[in-house]
Amino acid sequence: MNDENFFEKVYAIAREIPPGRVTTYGAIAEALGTKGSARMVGYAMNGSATVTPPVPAHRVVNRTGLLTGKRAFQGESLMAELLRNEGVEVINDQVVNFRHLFWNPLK
DNA sequence: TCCATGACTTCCG
DNA sequence: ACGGAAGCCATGG
Repeated sequence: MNDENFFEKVYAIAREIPPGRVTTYGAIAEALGTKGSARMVGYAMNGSATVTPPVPAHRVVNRTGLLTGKRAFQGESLMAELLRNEGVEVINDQVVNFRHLFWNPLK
């Protein structure tokens, strides 16, 4: 059981994301060793809201820096607001300078 | 065991 | 450059 559950791994990395930084599902999936399971990363994040300790899922976006998971949050713009609160500028659900704010879990 | 779904990613037109 | 379709992996029914 729980031998490094896939979800647990995703949560662990997501919690390691420093504030003011963002990462992509593919990067996390690659860090897990399953680069092809980028979709699973998002799938796991879907349950992150019910997991403890809470996971900063708002720091996780797709490879384009688009807030694809914003709909999973309570507010439609809550995810963008959370990122802005950390100093990340978000426009039209798109992270500005995403490439510069990108944080690599492998690093 | 097989089919269907999904906070993604990449390729083709 | 933009839009649509296919591919991959893990979970649930």
